Amino acid sequence: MLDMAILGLLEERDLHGYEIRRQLRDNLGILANVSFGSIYPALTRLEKAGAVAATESSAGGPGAGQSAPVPEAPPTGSLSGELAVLRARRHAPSRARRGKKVYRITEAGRLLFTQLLAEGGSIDDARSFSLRLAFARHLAPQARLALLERRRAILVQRLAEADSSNVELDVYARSVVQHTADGVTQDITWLDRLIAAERAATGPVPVPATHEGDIR
Amino acid sequence: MLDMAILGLLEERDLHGYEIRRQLRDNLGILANVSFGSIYPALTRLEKAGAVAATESSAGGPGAGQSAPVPEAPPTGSLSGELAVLRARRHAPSRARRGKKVYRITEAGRLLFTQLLAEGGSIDDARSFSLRLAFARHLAPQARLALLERRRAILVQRLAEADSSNVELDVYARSVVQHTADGVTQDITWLDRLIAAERAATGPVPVPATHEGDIR
DNA sequence: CGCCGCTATATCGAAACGATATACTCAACC
DNA sequence: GGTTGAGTATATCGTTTCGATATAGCGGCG
Repeated sequence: MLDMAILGLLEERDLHGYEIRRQLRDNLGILANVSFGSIYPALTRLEKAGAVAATESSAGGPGAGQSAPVPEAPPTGSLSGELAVLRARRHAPSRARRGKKVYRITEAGRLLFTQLLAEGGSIDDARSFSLRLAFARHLAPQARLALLERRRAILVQRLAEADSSNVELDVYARSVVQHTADGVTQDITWLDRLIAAERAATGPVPVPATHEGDIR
Repeated sequence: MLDMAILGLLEERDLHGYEIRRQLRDNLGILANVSFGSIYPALTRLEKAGAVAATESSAGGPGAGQSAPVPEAPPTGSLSGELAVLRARRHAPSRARRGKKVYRITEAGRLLFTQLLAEGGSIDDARSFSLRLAFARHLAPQARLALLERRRAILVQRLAEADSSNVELDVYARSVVQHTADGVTQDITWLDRLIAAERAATGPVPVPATHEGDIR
């Protein structure tokens, strides 16, 4: 789950652990403030699996006049790339600090990423699903649609199971349960909007029905 | 986190692992379908800590297929009884159902429960908080209020940090982030309702202001 | 000058999960 | 009437994630 997110970030540019965490925090905000205790093991894991490759830049003493090993894709020439580098540097002075391990995604890693995005891992918890959706631009349109609908189905089922039996609970428990259910309902509405948008974009080909019996 | 929930259930009646899971699932529905891989270790943990006591009962009667696994078996303490149970388990060819381990909360457990409910554990993730709130009836009114306000403060802060920087993200990532933020906003609204209700119930004593400075 | 705060990597133990194994009971189906 | 499947029940395994903690260089602030 984290693996997928990391690979997703590395698809765009090379990064080291600390930066990965920051990107996750800054971009996805509330959704993903992942601890270092998850990131570094994940990177080791991925490296061992050959999905990423590390470039150790052991910027030794202050004498090491090396240009900053700040993540940069050398000869891009792309303006957006340049901007990205500058943005990344914003917080990071050009001094070489503690040896950074800059990670680069490999071919195997790209393959793994695609797999993880499409089939792998659970869609069950909101965290996993949202992370996955956040990288959905790397997915083929129909795979994207499938992802959304798979999630929708799960939520609908959960909701159905939930309100079938809401027995005697006190005020607090009931409130919690109700609020949670409301949240799920809104998630479904949200997914419906996304699905509609997706269908409109992909192609207005109305696949022959047989899609009833889910929400009440 | 699970410990608290288990103790909370055991406050009301003695239960065995399977039943604990069912109660959690049935009562709190979506919120808590906990895996056995969490429950049994948790029970062992609690037993080792002296918070619960197990009464091994090797079943018998098929009577009452319903819940309420009354601690029918006497609190033996008899060695021969223990051995009999073990022997029955080893060779146990015929009748006896798989032995149920019915758990009962101890005095120490009640103390621990109160502690966990009031101070212990994180309020950070929705799961933990909701579980805690679900058992809030066991809390003193002011502790309840404190819990709600603590959670509210966290969410408000999260939200503030979140929308300070929502830079260039593609449609999918943006949608996820936005939807998550919306969810948090609604959580806050929900908490506000609860807090208001709580204040109204506890005592309409309007403590002379000086309670500002939380939302921006 | 010392200390704080930021950058940066790493490791540890605990918690929770999902999968899997085991074992018994009961009802349904063919 | 015998197999099959679903439900009850406990337990363990490996994996992932978390939070806390350790280490360490560096810049700036008072």
